[in-house]
Amino acid sequence: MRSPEELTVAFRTAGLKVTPQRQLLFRLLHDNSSHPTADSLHSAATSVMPGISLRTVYQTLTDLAHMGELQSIEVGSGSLRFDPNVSDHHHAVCDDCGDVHDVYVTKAPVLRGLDDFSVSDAHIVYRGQCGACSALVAQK
Amino acid sequence: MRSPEELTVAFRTAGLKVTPQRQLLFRLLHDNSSHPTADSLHSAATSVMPGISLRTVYQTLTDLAHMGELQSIEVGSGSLRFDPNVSDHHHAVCDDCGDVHDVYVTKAPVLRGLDDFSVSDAHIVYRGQCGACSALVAQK
DNA sequence: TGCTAATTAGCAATTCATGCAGATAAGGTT
DNA sequence: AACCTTATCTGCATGAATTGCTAATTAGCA
Repeated sequence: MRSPEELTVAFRTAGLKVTPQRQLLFRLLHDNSSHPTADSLHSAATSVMPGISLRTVYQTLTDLAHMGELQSIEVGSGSLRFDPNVSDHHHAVCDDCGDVHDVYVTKAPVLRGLDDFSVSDAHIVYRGQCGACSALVAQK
Repeated sequence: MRSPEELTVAFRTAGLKVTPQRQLLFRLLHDNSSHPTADSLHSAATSVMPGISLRTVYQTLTDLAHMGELQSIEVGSGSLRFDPNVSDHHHAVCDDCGDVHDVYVTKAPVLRGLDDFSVSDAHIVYRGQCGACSALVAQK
């Protein structure tokens, strides 16, 4: 997603207001590769701005997603995760620690078994063990 | 997943009991490629066995999944879907009608951008428009 | 037939997300 | 700088999907 400054302009242009709550969320999301949930973002926001509502976090995330600044992904953790990286990429989820990593594929896989389906999007979720967790297991 | 008869043996062997409720669900799931939700299965079961509990449906689905007879998938429809096809395959979801189709890929895509992650599983969700829905749009 | 442990049904509880409404504040206008 | 319109915020209620809990029931073996 774009920088907080660019988003400020984009929101005003779209007739949306730029509130302190939104500016905080812009900052918390910018360059954030942790794939946070709405709840974890709310926790982070609360420590800077006590009293900010979880409802506001959801609302702003929805707005950003509609504007294409944010991608929401489902990786089986029970809640939605938000990804400010909107380039064409996929995700690898560690079964041990649950961390989500961005990954890219060299070539889109070719479909088989379905005659007549026009694909507009494909998303791959890899599961396995991340480097940090395999190191932890090895040292035990 | 295996046939109702084979599952009956497997359940008894595992120390689990084979109840009429479970036998019905075995039959409803066998060769079912509609990727039903717990709720749609409960509806189907209710028309045959009025009074069967949604809780029992969930319980049996969980048991079957733990035994590897069933795969549970998430395609962004809000609720889990269950797939008795446990071969290595992926899914294509129609954005118009929501139907889920089994698909196979000729070659697993090669990862890029992650040094140290041992992949144990990869699942691809394709989105787009199925043949039936594109035909519907064309005839309008 | 009887015993025991697994299962069922029904309801409560939980989690994640959205709907709603009154109070508030952004930001263009005067 | 004061004002006005409208979007936004907060808090709470609601909804949807799933799991926890428990008394009553039943499968399946002895």
